[in-house]
Amino acid sequence: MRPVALVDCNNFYVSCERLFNPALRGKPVVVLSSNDACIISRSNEAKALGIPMGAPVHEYQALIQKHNVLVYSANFTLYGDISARVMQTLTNISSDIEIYSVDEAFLLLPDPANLTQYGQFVRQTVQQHTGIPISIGIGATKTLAKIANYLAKKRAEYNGVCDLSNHAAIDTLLQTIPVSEIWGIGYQYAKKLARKGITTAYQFKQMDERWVKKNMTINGLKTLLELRGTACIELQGQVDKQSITVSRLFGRKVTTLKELQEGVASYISTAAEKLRKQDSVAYHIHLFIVFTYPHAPERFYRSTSIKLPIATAYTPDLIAAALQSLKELYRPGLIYKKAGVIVSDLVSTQSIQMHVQHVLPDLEKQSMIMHTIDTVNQKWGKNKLRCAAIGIEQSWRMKQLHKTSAFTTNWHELLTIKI
DNA sequence: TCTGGGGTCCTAGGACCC
DNA sequence: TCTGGGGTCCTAGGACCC
Repeated sequence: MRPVALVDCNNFYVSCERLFNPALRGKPVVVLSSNDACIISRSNEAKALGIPMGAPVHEYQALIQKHNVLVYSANFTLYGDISARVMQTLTNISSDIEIYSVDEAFLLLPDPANLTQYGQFVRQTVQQHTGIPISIGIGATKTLAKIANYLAKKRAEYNGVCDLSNHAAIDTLLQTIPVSEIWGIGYQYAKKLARKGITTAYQFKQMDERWVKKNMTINGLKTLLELRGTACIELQGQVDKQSITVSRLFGRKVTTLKELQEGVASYISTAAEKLRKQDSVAYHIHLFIVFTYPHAPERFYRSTSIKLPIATAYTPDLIAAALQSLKELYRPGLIYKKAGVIVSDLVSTQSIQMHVQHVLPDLEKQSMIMHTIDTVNQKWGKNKLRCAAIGIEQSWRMKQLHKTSAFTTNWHELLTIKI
């Protein structure tokens, strides 16, 4: 069996911001979620100040000011582009790769004699080609590679690369790792395990398989076996998404149907664009809203489902269907906090074309229109061409007060260098 | 009101991940 | 006043059928 490496970008969003602003190096920096609500990425200096992951930023305002923490709004367009560059660099090194998330990838290694040395080579290559620092964990299974990565990040002596694939004293190491750090064991399972006195990865490794399967489903059992060195979770090639969600909090109180319609139309446009990007069409739209009553804090949730007669990724058709159903969801007098759409029951565009070509001679025309819009927007910026339904002013849009430019993806926002 | 066994399909909810 | 957004998978239970 070839060993698995998990490559993980360090403090990814902060590292992306630092690429274009070297003055941020060595300083405490955080990146906020959309709507500038929570802290979703922290530099090491910010971590050292005790700022936790996912914390609401307003709770840490005092600390942020006291220590001059630099605060940025999330710039997902930029991070997506940098991510693609990192992944391309890794793909050039090993074609056996699973891109697991925006900042992580699993790689099958060629089984060279010195894996640590090989890991250092990968690390230097990515640093040199993209400027992004990474850490690498190596193990016999994905779960063990994850643990190795945790150690590579946590303990300076590994210098960013930790190889557990042939480690003699692995059990001694596992005794030092909290059970909640195991990939696949979250808050609820950790709590359940603690009640049985299980707090370390080593203790979990010794557990009874039947109990684990019964109480933590088949996935828990896979985690257990992976921890023991038996690979149960295969490396996955690129797979199309089965559903696409677009949802946002509104930037201010929304009360009118018109504003709600603009929001939903806008989210549908984004979802449709993502559909077309993976060459899929959707049969199903799920629409949801989150609202409060005036003067009451509790949030309520309502949703509705729409089944389309013919799967499509044609924005105007999707918007029309969604707005029709939104009318049934809307009640005057409520305060709308958030709306979202989920498109699902996805199939490939080709499969649908074969079926309905005789019914819908316009299919090709629709596809050309969408392709043109996508091409223009990709080059000149999001929503340069758009459906009128999503509105012009969009004052309901959420706040992003500290956002940097789309340095690498928009001709209008290239980095300017003054000499 | 009580009464069987067995199967499929769908959905909601809960767990996890980043 | 202020608490993100986007995914996957599994299971229990209800509806329905024979």
